Amino acid sequence: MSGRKQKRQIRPGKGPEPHNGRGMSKTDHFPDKLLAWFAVHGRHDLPWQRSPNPYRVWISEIMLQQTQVETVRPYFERWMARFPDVDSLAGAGVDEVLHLWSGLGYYARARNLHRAAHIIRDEPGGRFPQTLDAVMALPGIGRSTAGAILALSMNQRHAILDGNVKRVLSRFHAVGGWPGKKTVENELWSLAELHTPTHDVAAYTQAIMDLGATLCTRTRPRCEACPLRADCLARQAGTQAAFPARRPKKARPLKATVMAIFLDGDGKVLLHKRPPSGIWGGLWSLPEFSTAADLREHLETSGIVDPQMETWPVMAHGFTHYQLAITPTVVRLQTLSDKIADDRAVRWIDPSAPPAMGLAAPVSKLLDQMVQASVA
DNA sequence: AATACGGGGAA
DNA sequence: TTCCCAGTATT
Repeated sequence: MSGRKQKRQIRPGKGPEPHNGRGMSKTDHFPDKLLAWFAVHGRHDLPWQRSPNPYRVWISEIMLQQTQVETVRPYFERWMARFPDVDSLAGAGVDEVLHLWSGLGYYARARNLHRAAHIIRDEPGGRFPQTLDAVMALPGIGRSTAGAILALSMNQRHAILDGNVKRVLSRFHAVGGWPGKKTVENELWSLAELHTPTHDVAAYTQAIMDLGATLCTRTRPRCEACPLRADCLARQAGTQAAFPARRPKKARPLKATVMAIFLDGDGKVLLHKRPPSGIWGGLWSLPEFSTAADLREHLETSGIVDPQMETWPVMAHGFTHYQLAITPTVVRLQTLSDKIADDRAVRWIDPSAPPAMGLAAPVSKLLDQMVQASVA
């Protein structure tokens, strides 16, 4: 990348220029107003705010990436009781680390904490790294988390840009475009740096996160209580709901599957338990085949002769990442010997009285349809 | 049911 | 570099 002549005229979305709009005057009142508000209304009693050393802040930030404050609190306390510092974490087995994490999900993050603890301990000096680049070099820590750790625990001047801050800044400056886009994210980073004060960085960092978490919320922001309301461009235009722009919904790839509804003579339906990971992990579902031909082949292989099959209209099911077209196919098994025995992973259930088991959503729908069809 | 979340790894 | 994904909570 040699030619970087295009400075920064990339302004996705519309709205006034952020840098000379209101709220970006020569003296920036943004941090002062925020700090004054924080002194009165901010949270000052969170567990990780007591002796906020880099280790404690680090652990709290990773936990808070995925879980809200009240849920994190007990996890954090248990963690600190068992792993009060980097050495105790590095000295533990990964299984115990995962055990203390269990319930929080995203286990890769716990593994990264463990790996990073080893790296820090084995560093010459064995101290927590003190520069942004060195902190970012640790697994599981990116720019925002690194900035938060150094700002909150050492009052170093670094900007942060977590989800709360993105929301506050994109509203305040009416920055359009989805923050997941690199150009938009860069714009927000430069605004975050512009507002970050040279004094009280730790308080400021907590303040802007608190504002996003308590007032400048995704839905129904409480603008009337916001210390920044006078200069907030979104507030002035009444367009708070438009920021930050949502991820553009991309055309999701279409996948197709055949779900077999095996019906025995008693009107019971065959379900099987899905593997613990992947789509519908651990839930009960109908047997799936990629095509109707596959289903027929499977039946032949199983020695089921001349099965009575009935294809239902395609049912669409939307996932975050793709669209699934389900072709339900009823297969009536004719003889008792066709019936597959119950098993830990296979069960015959009465569709009109499904037992308390985790069912994939479209499976519940299909079972309902079964009942409707048999009544009609 | 759709979406947000920060970072890692794939493309 | 950019895109896509994970696993849960929230709306």
